[in-house]
Amino acid sequence: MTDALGSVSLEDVARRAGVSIMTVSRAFRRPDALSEDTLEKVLRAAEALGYLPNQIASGLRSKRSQTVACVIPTISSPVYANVVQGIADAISPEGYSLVLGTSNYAVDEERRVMMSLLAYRPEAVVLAGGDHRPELTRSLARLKAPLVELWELVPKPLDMNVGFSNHAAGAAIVDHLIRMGSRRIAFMTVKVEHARVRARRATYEAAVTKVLNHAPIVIATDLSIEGGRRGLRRLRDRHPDVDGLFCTSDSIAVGAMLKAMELGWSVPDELAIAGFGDLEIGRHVPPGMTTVRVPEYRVGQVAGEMIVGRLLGRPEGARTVDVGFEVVARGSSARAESKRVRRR
Amino acid sequence: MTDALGSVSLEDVARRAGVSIMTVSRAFRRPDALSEDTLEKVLRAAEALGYLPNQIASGLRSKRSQTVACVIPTISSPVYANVVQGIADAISPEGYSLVLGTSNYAVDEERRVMMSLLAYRPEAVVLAGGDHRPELTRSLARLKAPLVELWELVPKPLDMNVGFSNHAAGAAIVDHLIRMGSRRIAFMTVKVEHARVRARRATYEAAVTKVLNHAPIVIATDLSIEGGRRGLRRLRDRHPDVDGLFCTSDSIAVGAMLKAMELGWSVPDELAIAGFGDLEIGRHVPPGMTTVRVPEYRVGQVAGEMIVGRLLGRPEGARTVDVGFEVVARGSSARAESKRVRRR
DNA sequence: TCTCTACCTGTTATCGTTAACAGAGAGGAT
DNA sequence: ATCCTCTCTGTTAACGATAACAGGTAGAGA
Repeated sequence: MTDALGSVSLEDVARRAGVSIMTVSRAFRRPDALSEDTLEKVLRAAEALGYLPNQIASGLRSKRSQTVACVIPTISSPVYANVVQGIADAISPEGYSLVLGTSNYAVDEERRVMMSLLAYRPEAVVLAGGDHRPELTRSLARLKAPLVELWELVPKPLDMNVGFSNHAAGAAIVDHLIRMGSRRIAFMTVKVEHARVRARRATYEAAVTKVLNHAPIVIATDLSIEGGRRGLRRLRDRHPDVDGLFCTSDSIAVGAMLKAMELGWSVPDELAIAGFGDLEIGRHVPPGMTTVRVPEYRVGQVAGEMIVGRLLGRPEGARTVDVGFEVVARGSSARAESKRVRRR
Repeated sequence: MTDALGSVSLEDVARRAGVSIMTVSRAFRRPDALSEDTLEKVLRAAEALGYLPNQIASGLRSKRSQTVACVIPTISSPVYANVVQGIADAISPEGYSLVLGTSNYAVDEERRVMMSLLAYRPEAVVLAGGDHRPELTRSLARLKAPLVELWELVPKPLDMNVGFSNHAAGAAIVDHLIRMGSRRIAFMTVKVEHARVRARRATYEAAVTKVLNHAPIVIATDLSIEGGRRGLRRLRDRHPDVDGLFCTSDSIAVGAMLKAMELGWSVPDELAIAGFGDLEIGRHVPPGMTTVRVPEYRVGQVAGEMIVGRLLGRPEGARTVDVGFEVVARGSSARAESKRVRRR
C-alpha cells in the first residue's frame, strides 16, 4: 500500500488473489471471460494493492499502444486548439489517448517531432495537411497505421483527409466582395505564409486579375489585431484607391477595420472588409465582421471518428471529407446575408 | 524497404551490420561508447533498413517512458493553450513528449483521464491546480514521479506548484477600481465557477464588504463576449447604481463594455470596468480594457523546466514559483479627477 | 458409465529493448 | 613474460503484459 503507484504488477495481484497472472489480465481486458467469483476476487485484490495496468507492457506485447499521434503547427491558436479538442473527444471514449507535438509552422520541425512521436508506435497519426518534408512523406507512406491530414483539403492525400478548400473559401470571399460592389480589392496576409494561406492568396490573385482586371495588391503583416492596424496604415498610404479588403485572419481584419475607422475611412461604405475564421470578437465590433466560418471542432471530431472507425475495423466510409465552410456576411461588407457554400 | 515503418527491430539492424543487438542499442543511446567504425557501420545499416527505435520496448525495460502527462480543463482556451505550449517547448529539447488529456472543468473527468494517462507510466505529471477528487489526490501522492500543479497557487501543493495568486489578483483589481474612484463595485463571473474563479470572487466579496461597506453584487453569465453583453443588461436593470465592475474574464468584460456604451452608460465616467486575462482585443476596443495580465506561457515553461530539472537530477530549486501578475490599467478604468462624474 | 462440449483457468513463449555483467584484445607498466 | 587497465563488444536475463494453446471440470446426451 505504500508502494509507489505503478509498482504493482499483474503478478502481485495474481499472488494475492490466488490465481494466475493470465486470469488477472483477463479480469481487465475481457471480464466476461471469467466466472463471477474469480472476477470479483481479482478486482478486490487489484483494488487493495492499487493496481494500475501498465499500458507500456501491454502495448509492447499486443502491438496496440492505444495512442494517436498528432502534430499541428501550434496550439496557441483557437483554430488548432478546437481541432485538437475535437480529436481528443472523439478518440477518448474508445480508450485512445492523444500524444501531441507542435511544429511551429516549420516543416523541418514537423518532421523531427513526428518521427519522435512515431517512436511511441501510435496506432494512428494526425497532422495538418499541406507541405511536408519529402522524407516525412516517405516515412508516412510506409506507415501501416491510419493517417489523417487535417484542415486543408490536399490534392493527393497520403491516406485520409478532412477539412475544407482554402481555394473555394478564398474564391467565395472575393466573389462576395465583388457582388457587394467592390472593384479594387486588396489582400492582407501574414508575413510567413504556409500552404493554407497561399491557397487563399492564389485564388485571390486569380480572381482580381481575371474578374476585376487589376494587379494583385498584397500587404503582409503580423498575425494580430495590431498587425491589422499597421497593415491598414500601409494600405491607406500606398493604395488609397482600394474599396475592398480580404484578410487571411479575423484578427488582422478587426485591426484593419478599427484603424480604418480611426483614419476616417468608412467601413463598409468606402472600404468593404472580410476576414477569416469567425472569431467571436468579429461579431461584436461594429458594424460586424464579414468572415468565413470553418467548423474547426468538427474537423477534429471527424478525423477522430475516421481513425477510430478504421482501428475498430468498421466498414470504411469516404477517405476524404469536405466539412465545408460558410461565408458569414456582416456589416463590414454591407449587405447582411449568410449563405452556405459547398458541403458534402 | 517495403516493410511497414516500425517493423524493423534492433535485431534486423544487428544482423545486417554484423554486430550484436546490444551494440546497435548503444549506437543510439550512448554512441560514444562505440568505436567509430562500428558506429558508422551500425548507423548505415539502420538507415538502410529505416530503423525507428521502439520507445515502448525501451520504456518497458528501462522504466523511462520519456513522456510527461498533462491534464488541463480545456485547450480551447488561449490560457491553457499557451500554458501547454510552454510545457511542450520546455520538455521537448530534452526528448520528452507530452501526453495530453482534458477534464472540461470536471473533477470526475479529471480523475478518469489522469488515471488513464498514468497507465502510460509518464515520468512526470502536470495538472491544473485547485480542486481534485480525493481519490486522485491519494493516487498522485503515491506517485514517485515529479508533479506540478499549475496556474493557481494552492495552499498545500502535492509537490511542485507554479502560478499566481487569484486572491492577490482579485484584491489588486478591486483596490485599483477603488483608487480610481469606484464606490459600488459589481462582480461578473461565469456560471460554473471553479476554484480559481471562486478565489477571485471571495476576495472581491471581502473587499467590497469591508472597504466599501456594501453587499456583494454578483452576476453570473456565459464565458463569452455575448455573455458579457447579457450580463451587463441584467446589471443595468437590477443595479443601476454601481459605478465599478470587475469581470472574471476579458471576454465578458469586453462584451459588458460594448453593451454599456450601447445603453449610453459611459465607460469609464459612469462605470469603470476591469477584466482578467489581457486578451489582445481588450487593448483595441476603445477606451481600452483594464485587466490583469498573467504570463501564461511562462507558467508552462517554468513547469516544464522544473520537471526536466528533477528528471535530470539537477540540484533542486524552489518547489513553488509565483510568476506574479500585472494590473494593466487602461481607459476603461481611467482616473476620475476631471472626467469622472459623481453620480447621484 | 462414457464421451462430448462449453466454459473457465493455467502454461509457455514472446514482444523489443536495456541493465548488468562477462570477456576479448590492445597497450602500458613492472 | 606477467599483470593490469582500459576500451570495446557480447551474453544473459529481465521489464510486464498478452497470444495461443493446453488442460481440467461440470453437465448433457448417448
